[in-house]
Amino acid sequence: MSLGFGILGFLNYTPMSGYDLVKAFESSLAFFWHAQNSHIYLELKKLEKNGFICGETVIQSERPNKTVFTITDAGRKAFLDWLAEGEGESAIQFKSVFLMKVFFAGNMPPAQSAELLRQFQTDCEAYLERMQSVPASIETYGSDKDDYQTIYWQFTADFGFCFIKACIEWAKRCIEKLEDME
Amino acid sequence: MSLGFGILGFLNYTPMSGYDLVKAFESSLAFFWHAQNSHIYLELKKLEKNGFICGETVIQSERPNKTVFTITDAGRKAFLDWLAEGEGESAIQFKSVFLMKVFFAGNMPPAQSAELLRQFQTDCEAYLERMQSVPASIETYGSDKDDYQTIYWQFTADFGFCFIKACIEWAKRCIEKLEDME
DNA sequence: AGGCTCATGTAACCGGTTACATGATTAT
DNA sequence: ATAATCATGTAACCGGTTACATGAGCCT
Repeated sequence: MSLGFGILGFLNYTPMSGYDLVKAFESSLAFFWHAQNSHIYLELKKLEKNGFICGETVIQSERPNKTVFTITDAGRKAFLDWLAEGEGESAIQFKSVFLMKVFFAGNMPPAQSAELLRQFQTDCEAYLERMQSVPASIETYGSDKDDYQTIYWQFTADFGFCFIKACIEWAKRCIEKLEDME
Repeated sequence: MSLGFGILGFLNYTPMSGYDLVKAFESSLAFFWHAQNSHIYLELKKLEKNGFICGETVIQSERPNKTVFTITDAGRKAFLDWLAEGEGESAIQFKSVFLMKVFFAGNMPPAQSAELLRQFQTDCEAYLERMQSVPASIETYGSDKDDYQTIYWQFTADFGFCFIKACIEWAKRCIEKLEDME
């Protein structure tokens, strides 16, 4: 139901179609919540069935018709309740296949595991590069809105930067140690 | 199947029972891969069916009997193949309900969202405290083993430390900004 | 005619969680 | 007795992914 709350969060800003939501997720939450379009459409049906959102068909002449969803009072309440409740320890935990691989990387020769880490480093650097545009786009998108909303978007963007930078530094240290060994 | 590879990784060190594996996951991979015991037993059946592991009943007099699993050649090959293949971009991505909440926290008054972050900070600090014993336990557990294996365990532990510390610093900065606003 | 964006789904599957259930043996 | 550790599962469910499918309208 986590995705459902994400959708409610966006619809709480403004009514949107499924397609709009796909784009919204892609361009903002993607770093810590990647959503498939199929999943979003599925979740929209669930939310409507639960009375949290309400869809209305919009007939368009220049484009295919679409269904625009609006959050209901019940939906807004559910969303705010979810926001208010704490996450507990689960906020810290995350799953990473990559780190599991590193954990067992002693089963590969150092040259090969160094390659794994080098690949990770370059992937992180590429990601960091792409993230450079984020603060600007938050500012432009947020300018016509409540300023208060945007500081939280900046918080999450800031988290992303710190995380990626820490990953890069960590990878460098690991690679260095492996190279010293050879 | 990720859990399956984790199990193969452990069994590649030494044969173990399901119960042993539950403990092994808890005391080492837990930070980035929490495994339910039910899931482990389920996965063991699958792995045996695929011919990757082989179970043998051990009759014990002082404790309940158990089934000890040994990795097969096919299992070892599958494990090493998995290790060797790169992770790609997926290595970076992670899902976080907590960050999604922060993203939408503008829908709460600053006092309430600051509380969310404060809770996160204290949870992180408690976690960091508990992690202090990890390097020592790696050293003692690894001392009778191949030294080469243990450096990778240290790598993952190091990652954990950096990550948690970065989280704490980030939370502090966010809270400060929120307090400045009031 | 062919490719792009807009727009919406379905079906099969899988990885994992939750909750529950059982029972042996050891230690206090 | 009873709590703790050792030991192993089952059933229902859920959140999410993969792969596939369709079609309108726009631009070139």
